[in-house]
Amino acid sequence: MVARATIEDVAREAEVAPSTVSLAFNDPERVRPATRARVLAAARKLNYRPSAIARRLVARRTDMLAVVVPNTRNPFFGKIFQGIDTEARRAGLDVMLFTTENDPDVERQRLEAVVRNRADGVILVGEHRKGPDPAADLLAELVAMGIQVVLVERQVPGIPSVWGQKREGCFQAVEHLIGLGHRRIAFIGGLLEQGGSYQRLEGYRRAMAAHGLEVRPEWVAEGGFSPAGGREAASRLLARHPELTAFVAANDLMAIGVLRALREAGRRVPEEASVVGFDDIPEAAFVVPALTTVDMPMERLGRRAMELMLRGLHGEGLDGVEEGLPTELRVRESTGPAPESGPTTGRGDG
Amino acid sequence: MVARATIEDVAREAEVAPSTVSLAFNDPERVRPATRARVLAAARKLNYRPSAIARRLVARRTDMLAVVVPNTRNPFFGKIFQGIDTEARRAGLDVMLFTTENDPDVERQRLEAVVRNRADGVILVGEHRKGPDPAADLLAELVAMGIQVVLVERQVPGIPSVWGQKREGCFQAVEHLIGLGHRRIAFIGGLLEQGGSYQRLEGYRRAMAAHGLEVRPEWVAEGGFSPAGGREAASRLLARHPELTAFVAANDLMAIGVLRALREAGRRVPEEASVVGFDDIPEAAFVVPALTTVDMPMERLGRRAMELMLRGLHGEGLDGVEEGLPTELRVRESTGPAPESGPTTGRGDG
DNA sequence: AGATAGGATCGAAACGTTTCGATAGGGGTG
DNA sequence: CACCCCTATCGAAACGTTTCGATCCTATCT
Repeated sequence: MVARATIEDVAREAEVAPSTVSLAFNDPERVRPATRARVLAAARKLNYRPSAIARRLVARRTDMLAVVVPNTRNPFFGKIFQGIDTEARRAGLDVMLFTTENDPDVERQRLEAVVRNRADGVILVGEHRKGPDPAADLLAELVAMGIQVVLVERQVPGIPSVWGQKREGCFQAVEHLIGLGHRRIAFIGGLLEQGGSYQRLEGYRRAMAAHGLEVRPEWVAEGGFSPAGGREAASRLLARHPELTAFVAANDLMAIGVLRALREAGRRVPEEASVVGFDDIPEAAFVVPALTTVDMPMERLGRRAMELMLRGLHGEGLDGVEEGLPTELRVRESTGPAPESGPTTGRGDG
Repeated sequence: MVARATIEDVAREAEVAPSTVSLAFNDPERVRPATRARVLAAARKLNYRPSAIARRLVARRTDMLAVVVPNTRNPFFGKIFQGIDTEARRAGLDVMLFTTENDPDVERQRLEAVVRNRADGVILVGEHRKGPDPAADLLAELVAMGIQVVLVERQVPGIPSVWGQKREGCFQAVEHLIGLGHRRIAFIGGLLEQGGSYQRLEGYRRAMAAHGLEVRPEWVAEGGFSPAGGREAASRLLARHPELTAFVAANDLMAIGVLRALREAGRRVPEEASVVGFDDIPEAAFVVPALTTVDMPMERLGRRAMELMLRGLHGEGLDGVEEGLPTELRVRESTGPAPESGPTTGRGDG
């Protein structure tokens, strides 16, 4: 293990002052070409790598960002991060990533780490349980400290945020089903107390209402955001409400579980029942039947969040910036005309 | 934006020396309880948060790790990172995450960033193209600088590494198929030039050979590591080699694509063809038919890598540590007895 | 009561940069 | 030929901690 060369070593080797070495690297115009060449040669010879740590201490900026996500095993967050990182790299920023496993206490710890590390900004991704944001006060503190905060798929008054238009997306999905003649449509959310599920549920309710369809509470079910959760919720619904002809799931993984539940119940898709998912994960188009789904622009969410972050760091005010990015319905094989058999529409509604 | 309180502000407020404040935080035993209380009160009052930056400059350690992955949209890497982060949090280390998009140049930049940031160690995840590792020399440099390097799903002589036993896993999968009577088995890899695909291919070859079965080069196909890649490769194989009765795919996403290709070709699974995937992603068990697959312990890989990292940082030598973590075959619905129809075994082999 | 040991606290140096005011040359102008 | 201005380079301070040797105080022992 060799002792690392410092800027002084390079200065000595190049026979200039340390400050000149610094200049040669950071403001090449201000140094004579010959001097610069000498410095670079010395640096190469000594294998010099400037210490970002030392630079950060003296500069007021760290050129370092923090991203806080619930986890990275869910590709939903992975894609968002990918978008963030792509833009961060372009901007020359280093990124620290923290996961919280959706635990508010861990989240607080992580945000504390953000300030310990003097990150220039933090992008906080993902929803919390319903109710007031448990991190709101801490976030306000960060803002007061001059740390730029941007939220993704999460909202706190006064803090800029980006999210996918889940309500609208779900509205559209349900309208698609209604257009196909479906009247008895189930909604299967993840944790309903989470904002995201709630927004989707809202979209479902509004679409039903907009077409004069009654929403029965017993048609709304809850399951984990997983295939197992979707399957279980769908099985329960199918057992108690065989009159249902369509299912809207809060994400594609759940929808895959729903497809399986239908298969196990002997209902063919799309002939005897329709299914819509959410997210458009890569396999959605390849599952049999291919899943009709609402495309969430996850990577774009990340990129957009980063753009806002950069604007904020640049000193532009981000007051009141709250952007909903549009989703898109991808119609594939898992939705079709409502079966004509079964109880009449009138009977089903009343 | 309030000026941040420094250790000196706290010292003044508590009427002690800065060094005492430091002691009160980092070595509480060495300070009188009353003093400590006074310091803590002052710190709280001033909302003091120690600067990790300044600490890093003076300490020889940064308590900061870097993780380099190809991307985070693939849950494969996401899960590995999750394992890493879980252990890192427990150890109180902060983690920087860098993505490379599998570009060797970007990878080098990222590794340069690692040394700029003076990370204590770096975990490098994921494969490169076949041939000598393009980062090998740079990695050696890092090691020489005293940066602990651990590899996951990648190997460089002299650097500790962890990986899933893909060769063995694939061997087992193929034996499973052979046990079901299959003789004409296809292998569909991702980029075959990548080590991971290559290892699986090796397992396939060995299993075939172990049972006296001929491996035909035309039964081996290549596609992207995606559902689309799997489907395409399988379609091609099916068109040219209808005699094939089983397909081993390099990951589950590809396997889902293969299932679709079979469906499109009118071959029922598992009655008329069997499919095995790799990874055991959450939806594998819920797809119809549920996918037989080889479980890769991704999160464990990450955790294990972190354990090695910690041992390394602790000064334990990691010379020659190269750990293969066992995979596990999960038999589900997509594999079944080889169809009796078709050409006889003898004819198929010769 | 005086010496001493030991614990608590202090002061200063060090970590490796950036930055800013100061200085030294060098060329042009009057 | 003297003066001035501009550019290239320099020197020193500052960033916020930790650490280590020095100092002070108190309690104990003789």
